[in-house]
Amino acid sequence: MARPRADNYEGQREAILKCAAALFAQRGYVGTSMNDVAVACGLSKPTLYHYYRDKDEMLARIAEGHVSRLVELVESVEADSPGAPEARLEMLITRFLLEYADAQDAHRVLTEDVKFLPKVDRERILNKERRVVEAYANAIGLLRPDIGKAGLDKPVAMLLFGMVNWMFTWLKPGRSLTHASIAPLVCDLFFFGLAGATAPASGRRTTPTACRRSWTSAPARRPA
Amino acid sequence: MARPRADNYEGQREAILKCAAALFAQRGYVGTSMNDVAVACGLSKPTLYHYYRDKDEMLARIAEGHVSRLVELVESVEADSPGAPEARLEMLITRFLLEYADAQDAHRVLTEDVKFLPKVDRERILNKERRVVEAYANAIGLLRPDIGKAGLDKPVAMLLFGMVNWMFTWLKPGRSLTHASIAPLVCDLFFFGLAGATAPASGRRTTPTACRRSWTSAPARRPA
DNA sequence: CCTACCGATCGGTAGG
DNA sequence: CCTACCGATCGGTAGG
Repeated sequence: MARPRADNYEGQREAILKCAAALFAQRGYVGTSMNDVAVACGLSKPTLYHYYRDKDEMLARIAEGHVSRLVELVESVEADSPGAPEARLEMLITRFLLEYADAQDAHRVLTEDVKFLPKVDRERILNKERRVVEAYANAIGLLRPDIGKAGLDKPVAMLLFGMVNWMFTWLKPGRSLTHASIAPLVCDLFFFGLAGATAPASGRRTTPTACRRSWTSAPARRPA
Repeated sequence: MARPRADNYEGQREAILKCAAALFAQRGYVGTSMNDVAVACGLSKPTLYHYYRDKDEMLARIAEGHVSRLVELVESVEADSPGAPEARLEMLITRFLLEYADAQDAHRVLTEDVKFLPKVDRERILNKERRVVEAYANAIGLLRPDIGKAGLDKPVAMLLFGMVNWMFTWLKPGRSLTHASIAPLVCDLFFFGLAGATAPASGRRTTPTACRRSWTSAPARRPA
């Protein structure tokens, strides 16, 4: 008889990770026991330890797998569309939203549970996140050099990430509104907002309400 | 000797809550032990239980206290400025950001740890959150009736909350960029974005990239 | 307000 | 002698 050799080892590993991600997202990493994971997977706890060294390794794989796919997305868009920065950023936003739709559990885990990892793993994952933020900040700096020069490209990128990343708290699967269907609205809000935003050094920061143009008038193309 | 009678009971309660909120925000609710809280407060664990029935009560007080202040903010703005919806919404955003600046721990706890509360407490807090969302959605519906009629006023409100609520992940205290100084940028991004956003029923949702106007041209006032 | 504990459950691993 | 697991239980620590 031929030796079966680790049957579907990689398949099992992936199945366990999907399962663990769902539980971590629901009950939190610390609030989920290895026994919970085992039961949900239909496996014994010792079997879990055959596939993963410990609980932390599961967490690290879930978070890093997700952020790695985001980095790949960033790099593929950078490679594919050397052209207009606006089209590139819009493609980035839309692809991110499609990715998020299929990775909601992993995304919540990345957001809320990475803090429980040992420093080495945490830093490795944070560095990949920084890589993603930088890509967005660069695109924003190209669209609005004044904002970039004022050092506000990253803050604006983070505000954009806020719109998109916060969606996991309220956009539930199975409803009519989906990640894909809301993408154009997100892009509209952001691109029109970015085009209209006042330059930081124009002095209006000290008197936020007094200086706003009426929203019913056409937004300024760009300040000064 | 006169009995001191509950000295500074309420003061101690508040001090413990501040302390606990900082720990919960840092290590998570489940990841924080009552002993951690006791040590950080400079109290014994049994003393903690003199001020709070159990760990859940601390969590509930932190989260509900924060969201209650947000509801009060909403109601005070509704009472004070019966006038222009845009000015009211801008005031709401700015006051929220100022509140967030002083309640970053509580805000993180509200965001990440309410799920660990018993259903009764959780629902009570969620209802207050819904009250806040509705106020924002109403203001947005007044500014863009077409978006309101399409049922997108709440989604747009949630996108706005995303920008603002996500800030706790990246805006660290002690830097030059503060909640107050970024408020005008947030308002600009949102109001110009809202003014330019295409109406949902205009058909562009099926072809997101093809239909966008160039961001360099002036945004449309409003669709059709 | 402390030391000393409890019932239970944690993450991880023994023998078979 | 290997990989792939099971039932049972380890030493420590959680909330109370």
